[in-house]
Amino acid sequence: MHITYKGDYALKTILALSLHYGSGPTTIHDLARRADIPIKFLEQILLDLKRGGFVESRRGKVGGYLLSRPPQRIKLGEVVRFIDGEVEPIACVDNKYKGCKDISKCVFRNIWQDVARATFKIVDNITFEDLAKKEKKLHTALTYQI
Amino acid sequence: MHITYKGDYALKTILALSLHYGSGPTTIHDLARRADIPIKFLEQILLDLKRGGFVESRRGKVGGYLLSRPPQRIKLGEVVRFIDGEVEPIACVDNKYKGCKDISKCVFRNIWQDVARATFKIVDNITFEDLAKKEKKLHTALTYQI
DNA sequence: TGTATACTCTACTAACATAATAGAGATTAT
DNA sequence: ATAATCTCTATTATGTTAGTAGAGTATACA
Repeated sequence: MHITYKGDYALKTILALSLHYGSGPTTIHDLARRADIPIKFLEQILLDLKRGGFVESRRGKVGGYLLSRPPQRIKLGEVVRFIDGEVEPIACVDNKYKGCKDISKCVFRNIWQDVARATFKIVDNITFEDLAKKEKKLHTALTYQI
Repeated sequence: MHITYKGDYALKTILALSLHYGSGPTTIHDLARRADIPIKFLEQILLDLKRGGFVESRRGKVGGYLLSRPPQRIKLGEVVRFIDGEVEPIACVDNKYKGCKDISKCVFRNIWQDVARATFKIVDNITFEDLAKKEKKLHTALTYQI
């Protein structure tokens, strides 16, 4: 798994929309400013996220973006896979993979599968509701500290 | 973590040399044929592995490559990091990282650190001696099966 | 001392991915 | 009407990957 800038931006955007879930659309301008993302790059990312079924958009004056599902139904792993591709450290882990002559007796493949499983266990068990809660808690903790 | 072809080839080569440890050098021709690696590409990889202190070489007629340390002292993670770079899914996990404005209150960073720790636990606890043993076992099991 | 066999080193390249930027167009509330 | 907003396609600079090419150096041994 490698998280690119695009992936990082996508996740931060979905988190921002999760925190705002239920209170109307958020503009791209707002999203870009809050997570420090180049606006024209974010445009493309949001179009991708729309195609992936993660967000919806409203055009015109009071337009913006919103989640197309509640945060508890969006898993971290889903977004990562959609934007940055497979989570496995190497393609041969996939059962459909044909491209290595003796895949059945490869000691490395078993290890990469272990790594993949450990990663799945993390990213496929965290929803954006969980993340939003953590974010709120972290924010109030920091505010209190000041 | 992403294992490239180069990394995959490097690991397979170190494993082959581990299986041969203690019985003189193995030629690049042999290593390339056994793991199905383009020989000119493997040349470069072996030079890298030399610079990394993993292998030594002997030139001339009875030349070839050998491990510069016993297999039980070479960990999987060492080779992966040397050839394919850091194992973390994103650079911000590193404590030295400066490049994100509010890194201290980032919910994602904590998760990427969890992923990194889970990966370390696997790749930093496996030596090439372990791998060689598994390889031998797997091979005899398959031979027996036939 | 010649030569076959091996490793060494630098340069080059095609294809692809990443991280944007540019600019014209379509929609909608007021 | 028009300002604010999203939409879509094209382009680009930079870097990475997975090699290929070719000339050079060292060594065992007859």
